[in-house]
Formats: sequence, C-alpha cells, structure tokens
Amino acid sequence: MTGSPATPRERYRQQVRAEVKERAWGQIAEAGASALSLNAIARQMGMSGPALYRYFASRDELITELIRDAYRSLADTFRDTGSPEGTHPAALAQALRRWALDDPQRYFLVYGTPVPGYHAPQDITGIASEIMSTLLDAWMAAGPGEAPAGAAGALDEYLADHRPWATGHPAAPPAVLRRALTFWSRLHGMLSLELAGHFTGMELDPELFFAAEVDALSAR
Amino acid sequence: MTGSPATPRERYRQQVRAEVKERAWGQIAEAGASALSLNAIARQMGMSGPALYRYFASRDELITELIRDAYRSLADTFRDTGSPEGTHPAALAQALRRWALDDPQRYFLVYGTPVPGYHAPQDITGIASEIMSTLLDAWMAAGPGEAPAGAAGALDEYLADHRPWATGHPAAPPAVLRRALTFWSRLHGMLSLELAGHFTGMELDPELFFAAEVDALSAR
DNA sequence: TTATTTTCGTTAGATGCTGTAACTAGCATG
DNA sequence: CATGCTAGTTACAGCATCTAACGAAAATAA
Repeated sequence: MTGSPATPRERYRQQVRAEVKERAWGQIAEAGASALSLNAIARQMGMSGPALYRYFASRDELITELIRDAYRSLADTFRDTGSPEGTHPAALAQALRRWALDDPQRYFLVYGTPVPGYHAPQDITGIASEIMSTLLDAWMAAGPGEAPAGAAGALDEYLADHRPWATGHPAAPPAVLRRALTFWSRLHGMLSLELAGHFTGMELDPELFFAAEVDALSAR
Repeated sequence: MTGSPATPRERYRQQVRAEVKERAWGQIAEAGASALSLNAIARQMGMSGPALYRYFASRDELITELIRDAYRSLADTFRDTGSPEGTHPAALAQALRRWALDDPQRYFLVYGTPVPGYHAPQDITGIASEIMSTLLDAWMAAGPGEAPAGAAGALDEYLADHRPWATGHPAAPPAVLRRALTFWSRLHGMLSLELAGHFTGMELDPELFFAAEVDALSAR
C-alpha cells in the first residue's frame, strides 16, 4: 500500500478526515445515521460549520464513505476468519454476528433500510461481491450436502444458469450456490430482528436461536 | 366500532388527519421516512406550516401513527389470510411477501432500521403479538414436524421454559414455537434483502428463492 | 338572538440544519 | 522574496421543526 504522498499538508488532511469520520461513527451509534450532523461534528472539533466542506463535499458523501468503510470492515472480518481454504460456514456465521453486535448501526448501514433514490457506487458493490466470495469459499469447502428436495431442486436448476454473482467460483455446483445464499439470508433475518430489538420482551436468547439455525443448515 | 362522535367538527378533523397521513405515505414511498416533512405536506394541502400541529403534536407523533397503521395493516392481512383454523404457513408467507412488495417502505417502517432511542408504545407491541399469534395458529395446525436434531433440540428445551411471547398458545409444543420463530426469521431475511435491493444485479429471482425456502421449512 | 368559549388557521420568530459565496491568514513552492 | 494554494473564517440563502401570539369562524350557552 504505497498510498499517501506524505506531504505534511496531505497528512494533516487525512488526519482531519479520520477524526471527522470517528465522530460521525459516534453520532451514528448514539442516534442513528439519519441524525448525523456535519455542523455538530464541526462544533465538537472546535471549528465552524462550513469548514468541513473542505473535507467532504456533502453530508451524503460522508455517509457514503462510512458505508464503504462498513462494507470494507465486514469483508476484512470475513477474510480474516479462519484459514483461506478450510473455513467452516459456522465460523463465518459467528464472525458475522460478532461484527454486527459490535456496532449495530454499522450493520444497519450495510443491510438496513435503504434510501429509495440511493445507488451504491461501483467499488462498494465490488466489496459486496468480495463478501459473497468468501461465503462461497466456505461452502465450497463444506460441499453440496445431500440431494435437494422439493422447491430446492427447482432453485438449483435456476441457479445453474443464473449465477453472475458467482463468477469467481465457476466450479461451484448449484447446490453450493443455493446453500450459501440460504445461509446468508437466514443469518440476515436473525441478526436484523435481534439488532432491531424484535426479540426483546420475547425472552428469547438470540445466541441460542442463532446457533440452532446455523446448526440446522450446516449439518444437512 | 362505535368510534366517532360524528360531530361535524370531529368529522372534519378526522378527514384532515387522514389526508395528512395519505400524503405522508406518498412522501415516504418516494423518499423514505427520514425525508418526511410536515411543512411540505402543509404546502401540498394549501395551508401554512404550523397549522398541522393542531392535528399532530410533532413529526415523531405522525411517524409513530404511521408505524401503528403499518403494524395494524400487517396484522389484518395476516388475520384475513385463509380460514381461522386451517391456514397453511405457506399462505401466510405469500401474504407477507405480497404485503411487503405492495409498499416496501411500509415494511421497513415495521421491520427496518430502528432509531436507537425509540421505544414503541404499548398498543403497537400488542399488535405485534397479534401477528405472532396468527403465525402460531398456522403452525399449530401444521403440527410439530419431525423430531428436532442437533441444536434445534437445545432450542426446544429452552423454549419450553421461555415462552412469554406465546402466552396465547399454552398448548403449543416447543417444536411449534421453534418452527414459527424460524419461519418468521427466515422470511424476514429474504424480504429485507429483496426489498433493500441486495438481489438486484445478482440476477436472482426472489420469488423462486422465496418459494424454495418456504417449501424447505413447510415440508419438513 | 346574543354572548361566551372552543377550535382552526394565520403570521412572526427562535433555533438548527445543509450548502454557497466571499474573504483572510498561513503555508509551500517558484 | 513573490506568488499561489489551502484551510479556515463570517455572512447568508433556504428549508426544516416547533412555539407564541393573534384573528376569524364555528359551536355552545344564556
């Protein structure tokens, strides 16, 4: 990574940008992304409002950058989980849950309610496919499982011909694609319900539920 | 329902409230709940900003009411799906998906990213348990399925003693509780990914995927 | 019918936000 | 040293929520 030209000006600039993001994460953790205020951040940093526009062209650009960092963080967490060849899907599941619980609002920035007009820039979709790729690696190692029954068979047939999201894994059989997809979707269901607080008051142990679902899919 | 006193004043009042909500739903559908503006609604209705505060104490109160209506709408949709005794879970799944696709932002108002500080009022949690109750009805009719394997057994043991969310169904065995819970969670995973657009660009037919998952759980 | 009270809408304004424009002080480079 | 770039400033436009004070209309009471 030969990134920064290391001129003092640029160093300072990156430092300020980093601090802005730091405080932005703080605000988001406290009151959600919709409550993020550039003015408030500027006040915290002892400068006046418009100064921050030297560093971020708009509030949206800052949020987009935070979303990018969130994706990057998840992709790295996935990549760093277990060995490159033999990662068990259950390990990825636990890593994902830890990552989500570590900062729920960061999770929601990636998988939460989207803004209707918003379209993620190209590089973010690239990171997203990195994440899917790691998931496919793990399920490739785990194997296709037993023969699909019922509608799963129909889905496998479909996936055999519609797999642009798995271009990095041309050797993966449709059953592996289906299992990875199913896995991802189920994890997301549990986590977003848990993080949104839909289990509170139900007296349900999310960890136990999570473990049961992971086990159900992993063992089959 | 002997609700309204039907005095002309009250009739007018309810009418204005209804129109405000109508336009609010329009705004939300276009730009999401965070972009909802009382001022803009007032402008559309040909009155000046503060007038609306005669009808809604604050922006938050309006949003809370919309959330309540969304919950109510889902509970009614569930209740009206199939017969009171013999509803198949798959029918509920399809009803839920139709309801979600019919107005994605309404879905997100119920199951999307929560505002950190927000606590839903009592009556909303009541409607939420109505929804769970309908789900439990359907799974009671479907039966407990085959014996649980692996971690599902541990979850069943836990659920036998932790079931305050199923007080309306004292006769439901733990396996039914688990299946209803799992069902709910998996549906939510697929729907929120679909509605948030995480399947677009993957060339994945959400309906086929949805059917496969519903089938996988229903048939077991 | 007349008088009183309640309700609905208005305008003015406090406060906070995003974002632009114009200007100044300081730093780096020629 | 002179020039230009950059990071900050203040001023301001525009829009948002929401409060306060006031006038008009409608419902109610005498």
